[in-house]
Amino acid sequence: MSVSLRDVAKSAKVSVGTVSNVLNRPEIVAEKTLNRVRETIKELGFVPNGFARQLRFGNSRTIGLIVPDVSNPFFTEVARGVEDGANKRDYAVFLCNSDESVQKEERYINVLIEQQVRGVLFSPSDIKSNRMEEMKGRGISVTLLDQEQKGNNHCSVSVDDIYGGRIAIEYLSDLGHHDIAWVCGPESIPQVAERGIGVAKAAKAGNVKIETIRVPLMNSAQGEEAAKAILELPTLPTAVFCANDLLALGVMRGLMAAKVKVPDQISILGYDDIKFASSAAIPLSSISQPAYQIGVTAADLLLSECEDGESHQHQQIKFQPKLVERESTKKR
Amino acid sequence: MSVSLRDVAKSAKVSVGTVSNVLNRPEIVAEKTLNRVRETIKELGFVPNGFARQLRFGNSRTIGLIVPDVSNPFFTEVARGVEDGANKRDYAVFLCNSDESVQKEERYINVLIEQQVRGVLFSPSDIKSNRMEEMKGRGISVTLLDQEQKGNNHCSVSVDDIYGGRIAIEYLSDLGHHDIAWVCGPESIPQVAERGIGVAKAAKAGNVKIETIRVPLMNSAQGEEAAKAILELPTLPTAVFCANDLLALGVMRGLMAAKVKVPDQISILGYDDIKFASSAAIPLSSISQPAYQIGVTAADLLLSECEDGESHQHQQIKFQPKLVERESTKKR
DNA sequence: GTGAAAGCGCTAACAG
DNA sequence: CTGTTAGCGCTTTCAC
Repeated sequence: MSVSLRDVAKSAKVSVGTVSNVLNRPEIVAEKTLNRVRETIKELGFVPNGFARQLRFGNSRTIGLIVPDVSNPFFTEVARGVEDGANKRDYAVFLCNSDESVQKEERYINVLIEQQVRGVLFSPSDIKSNRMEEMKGRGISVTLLDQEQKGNNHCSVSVDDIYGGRIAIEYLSDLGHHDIAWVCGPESIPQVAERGIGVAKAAKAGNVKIETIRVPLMNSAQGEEAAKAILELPTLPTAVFCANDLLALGVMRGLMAAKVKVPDQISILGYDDIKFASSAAIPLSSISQPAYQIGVTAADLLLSECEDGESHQHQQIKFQPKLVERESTKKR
Repeated sequence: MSVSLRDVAKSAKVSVGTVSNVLNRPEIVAEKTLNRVRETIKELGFVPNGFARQLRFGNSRTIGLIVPDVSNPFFTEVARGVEDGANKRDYAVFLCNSDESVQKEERYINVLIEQQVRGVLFSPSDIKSNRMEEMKGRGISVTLLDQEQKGNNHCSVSVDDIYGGRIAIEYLSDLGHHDIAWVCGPESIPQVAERGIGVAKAAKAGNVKIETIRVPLMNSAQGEEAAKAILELPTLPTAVFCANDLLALGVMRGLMAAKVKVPDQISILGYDDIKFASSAAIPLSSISQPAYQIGVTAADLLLSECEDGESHQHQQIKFQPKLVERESTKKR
């Protein structure tokens, strides 16, 4: 089936050791032999068997990426960044969608351990680091994605979600909104919880009334559901802040379907600033996160941890989100 | 570092063979031993080393997915489908973004061969099957993604792009548009070329004048560029058909920035029907492709080829795109 | 500068 | 039913 190092050796009339040397320390083999062996390698189309190599080395050139859902635009961009960062260093990446299910996460972690990945970029749906410690114990580096690590056991690359929630409410409040609906997902998602903290903080400071609407999933269908809930509120809020753009887009659709004027009657503010925020029916104001950059940075950090070994210092990198003002928000 | 089968054996006071049997053929080992061994496995947190296993078996439980760019929404959905399809059968997937660069493709193919993937889902930027034949020669199944395979060497899952191009122009022509700009990417991309064939065919049949605007990349920035080109045309077309939604969104933005009324002055029709087409500034009419379904189907097909071996019959599955009418297109 | 051989962790064939 | 062992393809001493 596949041509092995031994085949090359036989064909080039050298020993396997020499062929291996040609591959890994070409400088120590005689020029003549080198060329001859390289010739035969090309001829036979030999590609080393990664398993065997990695079995020997004890580690691979692969990493795992566990995200809730790549088709969530924020994570799409993150994934793209991760892939670029990994590729630059010649690593391949396993894509894992957890769908925010702890069970799927568990399964994937097992798969990744089996595949002996060098490290994993992990955006856990739930905070429970036992599996992370386990991976670490197995020599697999873990860096947290989009979530800060308390303690200092791992690297993390995240966005300051508390700050994000805060500036959102401050902005709306400055615009004159003092009755705001906060549409968010399950509190078990740390980012959501933190944005919520920021929201609460700013609300308190700014004397803003917050109506919390919690939905189980953060997609646009759930946003439409949230819109219904908003319309049934005893008093209609003058602004809606959503935990992500998908929700916001759904809310917008739902509100507009009910003939509510956006932003005249209700302002809508999203979070993530996905590519399409600007091409929404009403271009969506949003809190922007540097998703691609987060991905690249995370991959970089993870791989330098993998390669530095002991000397590595864990880092907590935190990006600052910022407001992007478009047409879905308006002064009251 | 890592606990091996041998450690388990020693700890449970059985031989390595027995532990292996517990893992792979539990039915042949005595209940008592079984339980004891399983206990120790859990205790020690043993996870088999995939490399060793795969080295032995000669094949892995991984597949590769090579797409131009996951952050292209069509491929995002495809990727999600692939991942689900693979996961269902307990396969892990390597994500590879080629950026439509043959060179990057080549590199990735090498990586995937080294990782001994079982199969690859490939959306080549350029039609050149030598690498595909090579992979096949190495026992790696290849199924083409979003591109039909002539001959019958591989499976393929694609969309009938000629048909898609045709119905687009027929639709616009029925709406009364006889002067249409066709905004497309490089002809080296087969899907683009085929949509173009459909366009030309329908144009000829329907007596429609087509102005082709070719851009190097199919993203929305290039769409804005295309909009400029359209505005400089000696006579302004009454409709624009774009090779994908990203381009269409860009064109829309560019046209609207120049105060052109969409759809009153110019109708815009996209291709792909991405999630956000409906939340564009003017909800975008588009030719819809079942991207997620394509991904799932492709993974399924690939993996059944991998697992059936000789008895496998190559299949060419072709999905039919369909028109989704929204507000960016209008009767003349 | 090159070859021979041990061994990475696992499975499967064969003895017991 | 369980233990022993060869060998998957590769790297890496250690002799030559």
